[in-house]
Amino acid sequence: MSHCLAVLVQTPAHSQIAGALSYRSALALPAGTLVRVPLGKREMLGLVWDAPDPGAAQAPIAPEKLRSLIGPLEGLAPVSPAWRQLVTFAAGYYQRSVGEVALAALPPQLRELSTVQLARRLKRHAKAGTPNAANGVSDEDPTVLTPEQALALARFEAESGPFLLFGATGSGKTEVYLRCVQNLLTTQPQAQAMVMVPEINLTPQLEARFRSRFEPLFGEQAVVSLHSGMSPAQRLKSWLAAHSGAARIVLGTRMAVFASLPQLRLIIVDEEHDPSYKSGEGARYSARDLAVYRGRLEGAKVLLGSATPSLESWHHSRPAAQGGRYLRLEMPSRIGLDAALPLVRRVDMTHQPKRCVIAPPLLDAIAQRVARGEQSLIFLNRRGYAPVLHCSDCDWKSECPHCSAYRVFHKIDRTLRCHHCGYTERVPRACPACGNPDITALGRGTERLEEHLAELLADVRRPNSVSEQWPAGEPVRIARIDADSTRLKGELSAQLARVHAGEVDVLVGTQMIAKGHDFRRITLVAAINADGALFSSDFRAPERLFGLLMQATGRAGRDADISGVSEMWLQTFHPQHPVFEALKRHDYPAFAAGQLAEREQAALPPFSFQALVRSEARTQETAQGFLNAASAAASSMADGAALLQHITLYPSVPMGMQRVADVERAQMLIESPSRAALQRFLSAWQAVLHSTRGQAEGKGLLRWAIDVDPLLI
DNA sequence: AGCACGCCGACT
DNA sequence: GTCGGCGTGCTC
Repeated sequence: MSHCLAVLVQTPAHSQIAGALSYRSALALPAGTLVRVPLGKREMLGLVWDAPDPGAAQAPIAPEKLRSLIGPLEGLAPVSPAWRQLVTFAAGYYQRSVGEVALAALPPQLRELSTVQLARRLKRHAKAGTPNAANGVSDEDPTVLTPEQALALARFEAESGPFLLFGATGSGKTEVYLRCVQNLLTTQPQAQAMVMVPEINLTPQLEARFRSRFEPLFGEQAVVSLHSGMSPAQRLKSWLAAHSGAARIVLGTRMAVFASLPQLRLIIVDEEHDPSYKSGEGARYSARDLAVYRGRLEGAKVLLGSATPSLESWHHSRPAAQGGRYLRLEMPSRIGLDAALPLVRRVDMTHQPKRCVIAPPLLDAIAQRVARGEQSLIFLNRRGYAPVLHCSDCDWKSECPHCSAYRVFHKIDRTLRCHHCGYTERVPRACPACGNPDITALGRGTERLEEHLAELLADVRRPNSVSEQWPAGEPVRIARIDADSTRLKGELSAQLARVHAGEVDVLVGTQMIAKGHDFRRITLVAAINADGALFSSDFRAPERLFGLLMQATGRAGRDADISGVSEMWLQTFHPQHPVFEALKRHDYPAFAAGQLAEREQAALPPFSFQALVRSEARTQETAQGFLNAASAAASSMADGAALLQHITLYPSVPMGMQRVADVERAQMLIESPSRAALQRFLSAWQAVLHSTRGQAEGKGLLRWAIDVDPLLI
């Protein structure tokens, strides 16, 4: 007697194989079993899936055409029904095939490992798996909770959530996370918890804290990490530990939301507003949104935490009487800083000398900090020396030949580099168009700012010098941290160590230094060009700007003894802008209320739902033509009128970055007041997109993809 | 995506 | 006469 099993394999997005394939098997393997199957000439990893509805109108494969599956991966329990439901939901919601989502959610090494290799791995794993180190005593001495922390924790324990922990920077959110996990794991001996962070490389301290708190209590295997920076072997090891139930805590980035955790009871999403939770390729899922969905599926509590929540989550956490679905837990106070938030000072650039980069009052304040032996942090969100080179004779500019962007001048190695495709050339000695030797750098990046600051602060001396060469003190020390200065592995931590050791007076950098690093001795943070996002066409730009600046003010003076004098400086041409008014008062709720009112007025998320179709082709006409053809064909779908009833299809437009690496890109926005209507439309429209690709309009098309709930429009 | 089959230019 | 270019097409 042989059985016919539905099996998922990793099917590429455009392969037409949307569902499971059928295989013959001697064994009646349960759904969730990992198997090896033949596909064409290859042998692949497959996942036994729930048999399709017998009533479904899918043409059955003739029994004699069925191939036999090779066999199950021995020693691995099937993935749980809840995990399969999560994958099914994610595939449907983000418009990808179930096979693609399911197989991408498994560790890559599981796909490559032979049955023999896997058996060996499992054996080693079982040997090490006995929880031995648990001595019941934690290395860490948990501090006494503040009343705010205690209250938040009590409400967390009493209610079912989902929760939004709205806690100021320094209010002790991490301690609340630790207590939530600890309470769960000690009361339920099998339970597992998942903690997600935006970028694990920026928060090794969180991992260290979880390990030192929980490894002594629950054993050395209790805490495992899961993120893309790990080696394939490490990832497989962590995945197996989570899947077997041996790991009690899984700490990871967005990919961890798909980890197999048979006893998942708690999901924590730290910095829930962070855009890194949204995946940018493959299935473009939001790990934060999936975490909330998964919590409901598994009966696990979900705790989202942030000092500047996403407006979506903030809106969801409005009072239940107004329709809120999340429970808001508030911790407004900073621990040990006796309420002294940094003073926010706005410099009105309309009253400063023309074309000045750093306003005299700000320069003065920085110089004073240097003289006092304190540190300053200067933000500029533009790396390189100058964003563009220009010839004043013939108006030549350093355009990238492959992208619709300028190549950035990097003085350090005298190159012109495209930040989009990477195309790099030596800086020409003279204008390539007219031969004029006098080409000038326009604008400023971090390299040039660093150089400029060194000139401006040349006469300032550090205090307490014992050097004979500098009897009045040593010259100022300036350091720069951006993607260029930290390219080499370990370079970032080395630079941060120099800052912490006090070897640096002024630190220049891009937003990468705003995330997660504690600079306890910094008493001045300045944003050189704070206006960047105010009048952007991206409606989420103010939200990101506010979050970034709030985070930056949180960096300043986290040491109690100096917090009284710490300041946040903003250079702006619009000092009265509501974003800055709210920032001055450290008033996120006021900012959010203003933004939400604007969004409601304009029917933007979270008051409407969006999807974006992007297309790529050799020519812009092809890219847009494909989208327009698919858009026009939408009304002729079966049920087209009904499906389109609450849908707005906008005309296709070139993307903001129209051309990257010689590929033209276009996009089309789809909007609906109803999430369900948008879903129904997209599911039906998939087939139209597929068939349009095969027709004349789709000739020459390279790729297309749907992005549901896009962050960048 | 892989990996076929399949039909036209420069080489032993 | 072959080796090999990458243009369509399929994988239970």
